[in-house]
Amino acid sequence: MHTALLTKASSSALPSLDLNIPPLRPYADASTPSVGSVRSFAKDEEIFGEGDRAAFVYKVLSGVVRTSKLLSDGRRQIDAFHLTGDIFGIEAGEEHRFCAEAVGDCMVILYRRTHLASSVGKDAQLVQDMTTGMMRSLVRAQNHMLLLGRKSAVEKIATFLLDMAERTADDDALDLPMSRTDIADHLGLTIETVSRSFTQLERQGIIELPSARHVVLANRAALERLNT
Amino acid sequence: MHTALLTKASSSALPSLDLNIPPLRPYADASTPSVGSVRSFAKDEEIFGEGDRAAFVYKVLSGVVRTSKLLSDGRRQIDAFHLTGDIFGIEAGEEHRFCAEAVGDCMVILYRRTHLASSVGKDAQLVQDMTTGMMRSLVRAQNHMLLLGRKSAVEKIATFLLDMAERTADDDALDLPMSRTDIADHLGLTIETVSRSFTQLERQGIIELPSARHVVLANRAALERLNT
DNA sequence: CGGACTTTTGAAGGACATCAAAATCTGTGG
DNA sequence: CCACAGATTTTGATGTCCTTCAAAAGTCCG
Repeated sequence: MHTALLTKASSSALPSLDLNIPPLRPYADASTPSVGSVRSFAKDEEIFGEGDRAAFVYKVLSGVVRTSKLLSDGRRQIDAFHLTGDIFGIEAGEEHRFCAEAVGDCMVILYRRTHLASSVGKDAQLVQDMTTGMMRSLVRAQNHMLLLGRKSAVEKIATFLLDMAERTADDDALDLPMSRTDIADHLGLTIETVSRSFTQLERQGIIELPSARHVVLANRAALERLNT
Repeated sequence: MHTALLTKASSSALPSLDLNIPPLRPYADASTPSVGSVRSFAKDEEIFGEGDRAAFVYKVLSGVVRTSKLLSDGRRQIDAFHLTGDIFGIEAGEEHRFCAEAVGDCMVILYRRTHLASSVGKDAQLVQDMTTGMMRSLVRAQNHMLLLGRKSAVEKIATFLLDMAERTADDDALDLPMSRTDIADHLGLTIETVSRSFTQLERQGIIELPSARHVVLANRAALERLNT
């Protein structure tokens, strides 16, 4: 029975080697296997801290989560914002190397790591999700290194807006769930520079800012040009 | 036999879920399974280009490889240097999103990707290596984002030196295989700033520079302090 | 309406980039 | 072994993008 399950897993594609990311992000829904437990977090509440024992892997059901690292003097780098359906908190070692916090009120599902490791094959979809999540994190991190290392402030904002739009928006209107401080710590800037870059893009007619957190991509082509 | 191999694999830890990085990096040696073919590359020779079909996964047998991304105007970000034993070129999609070049003369082993995907279980060690390689890349990328986004030039150099020392050196002497240009493009700086930062660390007695590419970590504690 | 928080704007400063040139290293051929 | 040409690295002078410090404007929610 043990071997049978494993054989079944390998007959389609062994999780660890199916490196192809499915074209559509799997939606978080009620049909998610019951191996996980659901928790909700209030705005700015900590989901796990840097150095915490990594007992779970997490998936966002609703809301937005940020994962970040801190230097001893308080400088912060947000490595990613996780939207609905995104998996976060996958770790190689025993402890979390990031902290995770709720950007706004949110719900997440927790999968116990030991459970994952010991009952392989019981939920091939979940295992696939983990691999996909890891691969997706890697791709995002690699693109983000180019942004952090080599792009100007305005280019960073342009890339960020296009990415958020792609992940959340159907049209060219976009609601930013996070503060300027969060954006700054994600892009390696200060809040003032973030604000000034938004203003500059607005003055150039590339975006509209009906309110601070509502962005309209008025000239997507110009944004794409800043993204190259 | 097929199932037997899989069972064997799972008895210790199934590749896709054993996220723990083995404490010691596996050494590249002659006993590496024969499924790969070996190629050598001259200094600065391209191993694969951005956009190339990702037909292989690679492992460094000797020398150093850099993987990098380019912006349209030539700005470059080196995401990682790969030393002996490191795996690189793992992709989620059909094509390489980086280019890979030999930093100096080097040898790499190529594993055909289709071969990996279709003959799973034939080489559990290799499968484990792939997963480990992916996980290791993710960890490195995440640490590097903090460096790129939030560290000063001197802090970047300090972190870089400590990392290289950890990966290559037994004692406090260190031979840098790459140029100042490569270091600059890895750390998001210019060659002039890299050079000035080296000089500053030397003046402070934290490192010694008998020659440009030979570094002695004279005061490791001070370096660690810059690394926090 | 009022107070706290977030965002924007302004002025000044600093860290890193750019431009330029000197110094050093590397390899090759005499 | 030395000379020399090219490449790499270092150093200097200046410029600029982003940060820092400060304050005004806008937003949220009781």
